Amino acid sequence: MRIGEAAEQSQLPTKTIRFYEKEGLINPAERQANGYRSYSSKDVHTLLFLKRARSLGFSLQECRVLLSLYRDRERSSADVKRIAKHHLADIERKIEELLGLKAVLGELVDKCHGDDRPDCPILDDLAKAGHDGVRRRHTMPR
Amino acid sequence: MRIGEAAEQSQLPTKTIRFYEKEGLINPAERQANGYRSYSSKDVHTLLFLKRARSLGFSLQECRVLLSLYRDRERSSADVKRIAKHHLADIERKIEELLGLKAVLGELVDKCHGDDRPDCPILDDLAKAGHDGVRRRHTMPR
DNA sequence: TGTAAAGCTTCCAGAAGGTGGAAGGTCAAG
DNA sequence: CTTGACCTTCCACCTTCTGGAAGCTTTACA
Repeated sequence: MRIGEAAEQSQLPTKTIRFYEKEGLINPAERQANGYRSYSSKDVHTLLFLKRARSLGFSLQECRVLLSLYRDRERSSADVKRIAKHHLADIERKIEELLGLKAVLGELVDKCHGDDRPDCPILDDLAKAGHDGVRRRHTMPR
Repeated sequence: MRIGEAAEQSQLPTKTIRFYEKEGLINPAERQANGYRSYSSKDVHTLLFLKRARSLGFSLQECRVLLSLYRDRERSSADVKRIAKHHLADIERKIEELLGLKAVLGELVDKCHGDDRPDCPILDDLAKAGHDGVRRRHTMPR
């Protein structure tokens, strides 16, 4: 089949399929006499694998490794699990970060009356000094 | 002061300060006779505003608007609140998405024994067909 | 005074993961 | 014979910086 049908069957844009080929995630597709790419249902299977892995948030680099493990009959599931755990930790870290943002921002939004007057706790927060960053305090806060 | 000191006081890299200038987030810095950029403590204040807004996850575009509102004495706090609420909703959406990923991935990781044998529920999941995507079901799931 | 290091300038490239568009080849239907 | 749907390649753009190269100025030190 040509790239359009592979795209339809894998539910990936043709652009993305060509991009994955350029990035070496999939083997360069064979070409028909006219230069068109040609795909097998096995290729579609690989594309679906990639689509699922991407939808779980794995990076292209991780996808590359996962695909090679998938194809390796001698693999250890430990290798797969290690990648997944690493990614899971990444996700959990991001969740924590976003929860922190949500808490701060939610409080600011709650405090802002949101009418036509100019005074605004949100801008006050952004403008105020002393958001503790990397710099160490030399005295303990009371 | 020169860009290096502004960078130290704002805790932003000089590269980032120049980038913000190029992007029009801050006014082009005045230049000394030798062409070096010159900053006032007011400029540092603006940089700190940007740093804080960025740390709360506002996009550069949002920062641009927030800064212009900050400088506008005739502003309505409603305008600020609208931006913040929009951003907050965005954060909450991302959290939900990541929680979904965490649930799926966490379950897969738990199911994988992670030893030197090749069979692996994670890869099985990636490879299996039927991850419901955009496509509509024509029959109800039981 | 010479020189080396630090700090400044501009410009270009790359990262991540695609997306959009232009210019042009190919093929089937009407 | 032309139209339209596909296909090809290549380049630019999105976001938010970050790194590096080439070259100028200033500062520090012997």
